[in-house]
Amino acid sequence: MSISPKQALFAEFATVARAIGHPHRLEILEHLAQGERGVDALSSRLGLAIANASQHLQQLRRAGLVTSRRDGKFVLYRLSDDGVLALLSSLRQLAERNIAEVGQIVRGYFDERDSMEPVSRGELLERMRAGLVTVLDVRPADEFASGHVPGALNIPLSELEARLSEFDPGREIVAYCRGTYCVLSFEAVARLRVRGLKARRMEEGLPEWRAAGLPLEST
Amino acid sequence: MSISPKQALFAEFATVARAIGHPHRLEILEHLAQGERGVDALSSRLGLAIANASQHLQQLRRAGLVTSRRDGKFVLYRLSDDGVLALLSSLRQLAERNIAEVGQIVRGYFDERDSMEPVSRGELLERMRAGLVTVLDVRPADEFASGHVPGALNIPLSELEARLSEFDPGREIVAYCRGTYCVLSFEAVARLRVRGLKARRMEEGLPEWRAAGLPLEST
DNA sequence: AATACATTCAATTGATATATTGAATGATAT
DNA sequence: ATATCATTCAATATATCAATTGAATGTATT
Repeated sequence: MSISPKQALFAEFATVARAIGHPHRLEILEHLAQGERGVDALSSRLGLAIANASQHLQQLRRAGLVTSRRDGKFVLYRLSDDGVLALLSSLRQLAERNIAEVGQIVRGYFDERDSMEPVSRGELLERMRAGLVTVLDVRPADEFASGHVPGALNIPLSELEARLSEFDPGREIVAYCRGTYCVLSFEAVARLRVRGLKARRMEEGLPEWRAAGLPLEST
Repeated sequence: MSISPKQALFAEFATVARAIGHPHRLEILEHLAQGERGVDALSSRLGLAIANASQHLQQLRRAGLVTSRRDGKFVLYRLSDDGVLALLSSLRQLAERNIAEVGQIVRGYFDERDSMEPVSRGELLERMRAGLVTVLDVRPADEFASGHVPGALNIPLSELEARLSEFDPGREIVAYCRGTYCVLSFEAVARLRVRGLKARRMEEGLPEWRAAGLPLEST
C-alpha cells in the first residue's frame, strides 16, 4: 500500500521546516535577503568553511528556499521568492511572542539601549519626501550597492566615528540594516546618540522594505 | 567570550523551526488547530504510541507552539495562538510554490478529482445568509462539537452514503474539513457528485475560518 | 489508604544531521 | 592543453533525534 498524499505532503513540509531549522542556515538566509551572494562571500562572512557553507546552501536549495545560477566561475545564490521572507517573519513573530528566552534577549539586549520605537516604513517615506531626515544604511558597501533606500547614505559601522562630519547636526538620522535582528543599526544609533545626534532605527530592514514594494535605488 | 545575541536568537528560531520539522508534529498541529485535545485522543487518532505522542507534544511545547492545561486526569493541549496557523500557512504556500513534488501531489491528487475552485469564506457566508446552501462539516463528531460553521450539518465521511436523504437535492452543498490538505472534504464532494448532487469545497478549513474572525457555533 | 488511569520520564537502539577533510568537477585564463 | 580557481562531492567521526519499552509521577475513584 502507498502512503497517503497527506502524509507525503506533510513529509515535504517537514523538509522545508527542517531546512530553516539551523542557525547557520537562518543566517545565510538573512544575508541572501540582501541580494545574490556567492558561496565564498557567504562562507567568509559567516565564518564557515567553504564546503560547509556549500552544503547548507544545497539543503536550502533542495527545500526550495534558494535558487542558484552560474556566473563564470561563481555560483550565485538568492532567495527563491518573497515567501521565504514571509516564512521567516512568521517564525520570528511567533518566537518573540511565545518563547520566553527570545523575549528576554530582545528586550534585554536590543531594547535596553534604545527606549524608542522604530520608525515605520511609511513614516520614514513621508519624512524622506519632506526632506526632514538623513537615512543611514549601515550595511557593508556591497550590500548597499545591490539595492538601498533612495538617497540613503552608506556608512558601515566601522567608519561611523570617522565620518561624523557628514551628518547635519540638526537633522534627524534614521538608520537601518539587514533586518529586525541585525545589530548594526542598533549600534549605530547608540553611537550617534552618544555624539549628541538625534537618531532612530527604521523598523525591520531592507528586505522588508523591498518586499513592501517601496522604491529602491542601486549602486 | 559569550555568544552574540543574534546567534542566540537564531538558535532559538532554529529550535522552533525544527519543532515543525517532523511530519507527525505537523499532523498533531493540524489536529490541535481544531481545538483542545488530550494526549490519548491525539495518539490514537494519529496511530502513535502514547509515549511517542507525549514526547512530540513536549517538543512542541518547548518551542512555544502549544500550551497545555490539566483537567482532572487529562492533560489537554492546544495551539499557543493564531501565529502558529500563520506560520504553517506560510510554510504551505512556500512549499506549494517552490517544491515540485508538492505541486505534483496537490495537482495530481487533490485537483484531478475536482476541477472546480473552492468556495471562498466570504462567498460562503453570503450564500449561507441568503439561505442558498447546505454547509457540510465532514470532520469527526468531537471536532464538530468544539466549534463549527453556524448551521452546518455534521456527517462524518463514513456515514455519508447512509445519510444522503438528509440533503435537499436541489440545494448546493459546500463541504469543509480540517484544513487545506484534509482529504475528507475532497472525498465527500466526490461522493456527493457521484450521487448527482451539486457539491463544492470551502477553501482551507475550520481553523482558518475561526482565525478570520467569522462566526462560530459550538455543539 | 489503595487502586486505576493518564501522562511523563529514563534508558535503549537505530536513524539522521553536522562539520571536517581531501578528492573530483566545471569554468576561466595562460 | 594546462593551470588555476570556485564549488561540489564523498567519506568520516561526532552529535542529535526518533521510536520503543518499562518504570515513575500525579490525579481521581473506591
